[in-house]
Amino acid sequence: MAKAALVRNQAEEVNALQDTIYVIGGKWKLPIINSICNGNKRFREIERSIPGITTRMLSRELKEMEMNKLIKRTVYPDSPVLVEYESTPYCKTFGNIILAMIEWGKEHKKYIQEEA
Amino acid sequence: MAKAALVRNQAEEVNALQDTIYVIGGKWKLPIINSICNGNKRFREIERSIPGITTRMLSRELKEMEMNKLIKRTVYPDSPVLVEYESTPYCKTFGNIILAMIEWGKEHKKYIQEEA
DNA sequence: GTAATCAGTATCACAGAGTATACCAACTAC
DNA sequence: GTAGTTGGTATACTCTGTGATACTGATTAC
Repeated sequence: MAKAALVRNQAEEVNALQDTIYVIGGKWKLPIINSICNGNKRFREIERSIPGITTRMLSRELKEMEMNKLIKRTVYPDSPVLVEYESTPYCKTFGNIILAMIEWGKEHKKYIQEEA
Repeated sequence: MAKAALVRNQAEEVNALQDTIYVIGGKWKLPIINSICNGNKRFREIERSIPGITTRMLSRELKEMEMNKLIKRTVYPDSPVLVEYESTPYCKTFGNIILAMIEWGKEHKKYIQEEA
């Protein structure tokens, strides 16, 4: 009985974990979300805020994330066209994950430096 | 001044985030860590607990994670050889990330179901 | 007139992540 | 004797995520 419940929860949790990995997997989605949530709105601004990303990857990921309703893209067709990206409320639900990962990365760096 | 501090923190955080993604990136590492932390010790046991994984991927990831001191592999050379995997304390530092991701996955499922 | 910025797109190319399938030797259970 | 388990390895293949480079047309700045 207790065992059955345990097994069942495990299966449910693996699935939830795999779903999450599916949605935010890859090298760039979380850094992009983080950047936009930090207030970066313009394409080049976001690009500059993420070390190593190329315009191509940023463009592709933004498109995909817009389709998945994670971000909103607004075009202001004034004389020089202006484009702005914003995070949606849904996007902000990744906050805890991102915070946990930033925390881990900082601790990891300390750990590595202590070892060396 | 305030702006400089803000920018600097942002850069530091992106780096931490990217470091973390580098370490636990890919489709399988977190599910494997989660499985072992949940008490699964034997190869086939871990394999069965993760939907979709192949023996090859599990074997490769376990080897890599053993090299990175994330897990410990112990062989008991009794009549049928017995192998056990354990998580190291270092491995357990991913706990918060995994929990946050499981949480997100569950909420996401609700969200999807409500929409449909 | 030259350079730079903006928001991207177009092509090409590659490594390696991931899949599929079969196989091994030793052992247990029926 | 046959099927199943255990802990993997071998081989072959796909595919896509990612990178590198170049380019666009409009605008602004020197």
